[in-house]
Amino acid sequence: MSQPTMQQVAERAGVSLALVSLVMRQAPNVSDYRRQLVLDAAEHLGYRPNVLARNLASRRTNTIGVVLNDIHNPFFAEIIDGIQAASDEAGYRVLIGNGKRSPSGEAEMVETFLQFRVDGIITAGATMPMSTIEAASESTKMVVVGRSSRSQVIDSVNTDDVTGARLAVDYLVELGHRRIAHIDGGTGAGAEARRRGYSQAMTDHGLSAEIVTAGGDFTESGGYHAASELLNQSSRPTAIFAANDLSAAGALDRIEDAGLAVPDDVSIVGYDNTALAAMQHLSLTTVNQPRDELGRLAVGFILERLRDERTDSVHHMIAPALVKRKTSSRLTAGEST
Amino acid sequence: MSQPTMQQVAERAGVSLALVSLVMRQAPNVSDYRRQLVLDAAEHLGYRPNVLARNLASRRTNTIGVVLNDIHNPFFAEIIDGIQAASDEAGYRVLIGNGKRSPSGEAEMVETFLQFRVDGIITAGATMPMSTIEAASESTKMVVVGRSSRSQVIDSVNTDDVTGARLAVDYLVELGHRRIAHIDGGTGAGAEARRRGYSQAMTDHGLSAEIVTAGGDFTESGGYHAASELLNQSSRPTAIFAANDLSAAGALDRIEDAGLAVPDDVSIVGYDNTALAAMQHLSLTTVNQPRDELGRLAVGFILERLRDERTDSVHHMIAPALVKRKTSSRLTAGEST
DNA sequence: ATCGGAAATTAGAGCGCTCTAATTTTTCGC
DNA sequence: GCGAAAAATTAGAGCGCTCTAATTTCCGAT
Repeated sequence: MSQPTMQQVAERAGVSLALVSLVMRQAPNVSDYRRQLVLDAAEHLGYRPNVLARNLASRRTNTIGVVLNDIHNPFFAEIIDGIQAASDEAGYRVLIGNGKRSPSGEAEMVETFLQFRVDGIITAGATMPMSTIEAASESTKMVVVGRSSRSQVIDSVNTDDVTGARLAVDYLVELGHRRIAHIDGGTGAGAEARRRGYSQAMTDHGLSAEIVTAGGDFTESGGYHAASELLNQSSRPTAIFAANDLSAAGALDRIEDAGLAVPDDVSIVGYDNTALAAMQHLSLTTVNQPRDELGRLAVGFILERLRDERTDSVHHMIAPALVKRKTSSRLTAGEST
Repeated sequence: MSQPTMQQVAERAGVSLALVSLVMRQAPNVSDYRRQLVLDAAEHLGYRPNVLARNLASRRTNTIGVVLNDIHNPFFAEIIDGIQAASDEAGYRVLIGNGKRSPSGEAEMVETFLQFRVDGIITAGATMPMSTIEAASESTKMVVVGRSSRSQVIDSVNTDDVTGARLAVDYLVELGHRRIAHIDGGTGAGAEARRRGYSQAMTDHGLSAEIVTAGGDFTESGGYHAASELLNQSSRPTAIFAANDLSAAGALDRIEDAGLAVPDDVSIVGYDNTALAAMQHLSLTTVNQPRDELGRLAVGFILERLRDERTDSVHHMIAPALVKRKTSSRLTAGEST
């Protein structure tokens, strides 16, 4: 298992160690003749640079770590695409860590990446304390995606969740609904803002008496149980706004289990517009978050900092948009009973 | 951004560099007194071990890299859970790389992990050439998950896809279907075996004349288009066996778009039993692959090799099982027209 | 030929840690 | 209280690479 080293390549090529290093780093000012000599020797020996040594010596890793709150949530997984595309262009490699939906799991991944001395870390949907993230920013460039932040030191990219939630409620009200319940995301990223947007919009429409929130956790089963709770109430809601697509899907399951129809008996609106929501079979009305853009922007912020182009923090907020599909419909007379 | 080093911790604690190293490695034979001195100094300085330096010096990384063919495919993402659980127990950290559904994307991630000198690499659903994997095994421990292999050097863990496909076909035949089409997984991992199982089972049931395969690629849109193809045939199938859940979901969408009902007009069976299939709204009949076990076994094989407990390759095959849900039903008279 | 500056190459000192061997301190039986 | 063995600590040589500074080679101009 022992690997050839630069030293061996140098000997075989009959040049100095330093020259091999220059060739490997694609440095200019190396004659074509020797460059070829080195490349041939490397090829012959099956030489592969040791990034541990390289990074140690150069104090750069050319790597961006991404900590996903939950690898099973398509929303987070889809952010990866934008991150990867932007990183590829900039010549950075991407390593992914799974936070297993727990603050400690996320913090452990951050710690792992810090120990690896990655050049930057993007956290997607982080639930760990902001203080953990700020502490990490002493050692590397941190960007928070999908969670609002007004930190003085950390950059963030996210959609305006308060507005997003309002869009959902406004639309349901427009369809005639009044008993609109919310399945929230508990302590999940963005959950607080969406809860707030829901309440504000309800209040603005004079429906503050109808505000009902059931506790979810951004998972399908969480949505299922929250829906149970809502259905057991004396006056069940005619519409449910769920804090994300996964819990909306769970709620949908529960409602169908109860023998009710969606959207005829209950309308459902989700959040994120993941591939799941777009599946025609589900066809979930939802609030779009431009995931690709979120990912790209996050990488951009890290690159800016790495190039010392900026030192003060930036908080980029993208406007969300409602995507109307088939789980929502106009309230009919029969429903209000 | 410069970080404290062991040297600084040693100075502050008034001990040698070597002693700090011993403490950080939780070595025995360090007095409680000095251990505490070191820990206090480290804490005070905010010291964090540099794994690059550590790994370089120790020639071990305590890290397992996982290359996923596609991070968006829930099947692969779900394998991560088992991998992570087993790795945690063994004290290994897990880093994830996304192959972006392309052989070259996968190969790049393998290369990245090799450059990081990870102790082992698990590839899930790999589509890159076996030769690439075998080449990598010269440098680290490789395990292939979800793809059959009879390599003399690489360990593999997967379910018996031929049998799995037969289960699906047998069941559909049992329900009275004869025109059973297959949406395959193209060049995807396991696709070939499932295609073969399908053909064999059809032939065994005397239905070789009914064999129809539409080209898919393990994605939802692939399934959608393949279903289009099948529906346009003169005699459309009464049942479709898709090579994975994602393409089954796509096929379902297409069938419903065509105004047909599932399972009344067309039965559908998927493969993998991902969380997607389990969603009650979809409730897809499918073939279960025990993902958690696949992941755990893969880690176990790497550990065995790392401990030099075994040198010859092992190919572990798990029996799949049919999970009956709501997308499949008995053929009714009307359907065969 | 000869010289100067640009281009190409190399020497050598780290990067922050591990690990073996050597050294120092502690412990304990008598 | 002494000596030997055990326990604790340390010195120092790498791990495989980068990077600055120094050296050597190359070339065209004179």
